[in-house]
Amino acid sequence: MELSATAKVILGMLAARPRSGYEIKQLVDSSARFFWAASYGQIYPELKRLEQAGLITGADASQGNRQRTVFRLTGKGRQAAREWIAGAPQVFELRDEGLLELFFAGSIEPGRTAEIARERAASAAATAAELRALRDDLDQKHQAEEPESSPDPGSLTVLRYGIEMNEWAAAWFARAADELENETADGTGARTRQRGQSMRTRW
Amino acid sequence: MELSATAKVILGMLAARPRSGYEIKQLVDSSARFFWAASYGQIYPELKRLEQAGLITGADASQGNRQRTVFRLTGKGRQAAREWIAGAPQVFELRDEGLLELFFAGSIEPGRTAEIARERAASAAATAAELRALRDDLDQKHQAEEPESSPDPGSLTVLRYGIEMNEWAAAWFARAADELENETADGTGARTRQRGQSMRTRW
DNA sequence: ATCAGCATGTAAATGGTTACATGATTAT
DNA sequence: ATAATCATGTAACCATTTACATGCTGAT
Repeated sequence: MELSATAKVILGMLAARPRSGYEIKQLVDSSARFFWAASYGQIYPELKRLEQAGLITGADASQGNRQRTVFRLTGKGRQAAREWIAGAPQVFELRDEGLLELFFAGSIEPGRTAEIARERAASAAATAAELRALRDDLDQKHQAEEPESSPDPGSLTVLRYGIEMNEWAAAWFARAADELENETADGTGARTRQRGQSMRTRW
Repeated sequence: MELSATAKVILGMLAARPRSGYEIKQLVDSSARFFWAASYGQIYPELKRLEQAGLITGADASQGNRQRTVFRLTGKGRQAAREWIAGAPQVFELRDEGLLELFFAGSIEPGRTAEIARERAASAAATAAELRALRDDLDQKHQAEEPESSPDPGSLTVLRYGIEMNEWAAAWFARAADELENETADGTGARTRQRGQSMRTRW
C-alpha cells in the first residue's frame, strides 16, 4: 500500500493517540510545518480515504451539536505505519529562494551578493529563535501537564536539529558575508584563497 | 510583475548568458536541483510566457535541421531580475521524509529511533560527497576552460554551504544517534539530561 | 451581542511531475 | 547500426493551496 504524503503525517499523528482532523492540522502547524506541511484540503479527504482503506476508524465525539470525529489507527493502520517507518525515506524536496538569489546574484547584481548572504544569516537566526520558542513552549506545557514522563526523544531531536542547524547556518552565512565583502573590496577572486581553508568549519 | 518559481530560475540562468531551454534544464539539474528544481513541463511553457511578456527574446540557433532557440534577457527582463533579487526571498519549502520518520518513530517503533538518526547521518554524508564531487568537477572545467577568471562567488558560496551543512548534519545526527542509543539502553528519559548542554554544538 | 476558536468540508485554481511523442546529431 | 545525447514540446495526472461555506461553543 502506497501512502500519500498526507497519509504519512496522519498515520504518524494518530500513532500517539486518537485525534480529530482539526487537531491533526493544529499539530502539524505547530510542530511539523517546518519540514512537512499539510492543509485542510488534503487532510479531510485523506482521512476518508484512509478510513475506506481500513487503516483508521473514526468515532463520533461530538459535543452537543458540534460535530466532531476522532480517528484512531486500526491494526492494519499501525502495521502500515511500521512498514512505512522501516523503509528508507523517499521524499526530500527543498525550494529555497534565498539560496537561489545568492546563486544568481553575481550575474544580476554583483554588489548585492554579500548583502544577500547577510540577510540569510539574519533569517536563519530568526528561524532558530522561533524554533527555540516553540521548544520552550512545549517544555512548559509538559512540565505542567505530565511532569514525570519524558517527552518523545525523536521529536525533540528533530526540534533540536532545527534549532542548532539554523544557528549554525546563521554563523556560517555571517562569515560568508564577511568574506564576500572582502572579495569585492580588494578585487581578488575566490581563487586567490585556497579552497576549503578559510571557510571550513570545524566540528 | 509577479514572477513564477520557474521564471526566477530562467531569468537567473539567462542573466549570465543566452541559453536554450535544454541548456537551462541541464544547468538546473547539475547545480540548482538541490534547492530549486524545474522540469521541461515548466521550462518550455514558461519560456513562451516570458517571451510574450517581453522579458526575454528567442533567436533561432538551429544547427542544420536540428531546431534550437537561444533566449536572452531583454532590458525589461534584466530589470525584472534586478527587482526580484532586490526583494526579500518569499519561498521556502521543505518536505523531508527522514525528519518526519524521526519525528514519529517514538510512537510507532521506539526501538528504531536511533537507527533512523544513524541513517540520516549516512545520507547527509552521501549528499556532502555528491556536492563535493560536483564542485571538484566545476573546478576542473574552470581550470581547463578559463583559468584566469574566477568562478562566480555567489554560486560557489551556495555550493560550499550545501557541502558544509551536510557535513555538519552528518556529524550532528551521528552524535544524536549515540545519545538516543544510550537513552533506550539505560532507560533514562531526555529530561535527565540538562537540555542544551550535551548536544549543543560550538561553532 | 460579538468575536475568537472549534470543527468539517469542498471547489477552483495553481503548480508541478511524468510520460510520451518526435526527430536530429554525434560517438561507438 | 545503434545508442547516447541534443532539442522541443504537450497531455494527463497528481499534489497542494486558497478561498469559501457552514455552523457550534465559550469567553468578553
